[in-house]
Amino acid sequence: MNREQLSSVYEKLHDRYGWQNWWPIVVRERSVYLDEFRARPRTSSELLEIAVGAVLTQNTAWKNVEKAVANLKREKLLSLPALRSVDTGRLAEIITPAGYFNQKAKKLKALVGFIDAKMKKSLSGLSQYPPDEARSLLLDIWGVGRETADSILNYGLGMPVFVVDAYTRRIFSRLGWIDAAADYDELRAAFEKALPREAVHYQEFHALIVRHGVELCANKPRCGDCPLKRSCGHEPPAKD
DNA sequence: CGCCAGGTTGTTG
DNA sequence: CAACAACATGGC
Repeated sequence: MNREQLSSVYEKLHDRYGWQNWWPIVVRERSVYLDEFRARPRTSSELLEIAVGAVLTQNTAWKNVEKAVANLKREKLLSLPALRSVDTGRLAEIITPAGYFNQKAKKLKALVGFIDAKMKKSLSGLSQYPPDEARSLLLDIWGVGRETADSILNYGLGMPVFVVDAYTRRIFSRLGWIDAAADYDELRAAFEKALPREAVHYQEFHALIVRHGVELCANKPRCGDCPLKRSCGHEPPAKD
């Protein structure tokens, strides 16, 4: 899987689906100096919302996460002080639509505990560390695994960390470029090596991968309309 | 109605 | 260390 191959997939997906601008609160501004978009730094509360969303979306449809986040906002619970003081049982009720609500309520509490203990005021404190150190701090939080940590680093903190997920494994193993069972960090390294080291590209590429995995390269793929079919070794289903 | 979502942790052989 | 179970709602 080399740089040209990957860039070509990125371009084709982008041509098909356009800018994803994942996480609505991730605002992009035109750089005055460069002819490309750059992500501006997030505020502390935006960062918290991204981290909360990253936990809530674990193995869960984003639609359900949106409901849970809307509930949190309606109940004025999407802030550090509010999450700190809310009862775990009540938190679980509020986030019910996201599924695994007991687990996730505990995870959100663990996240807040980490911020209080290690970050003083906000996750923004992580930006003073290099990505690998920030990552290892996040991974010590109960309920934060590799994909969740990387989502926070990339989408929240704008770090050049590529997020690997189930769609990434499915799409690129169907292309025949990776082993679907490969280790997470191995895959992450491969993608980071083959892509321009720009956080915003990592953000868009990952979002495009998810979009493609949902719409076409699904469990039951619709290969007929796929923008990648020319380079894909995957056998299309009989009835397409 | 059955399948599966923008995974992680805990347990077991 | 790999395999497997547990965690759970809601959209299509």
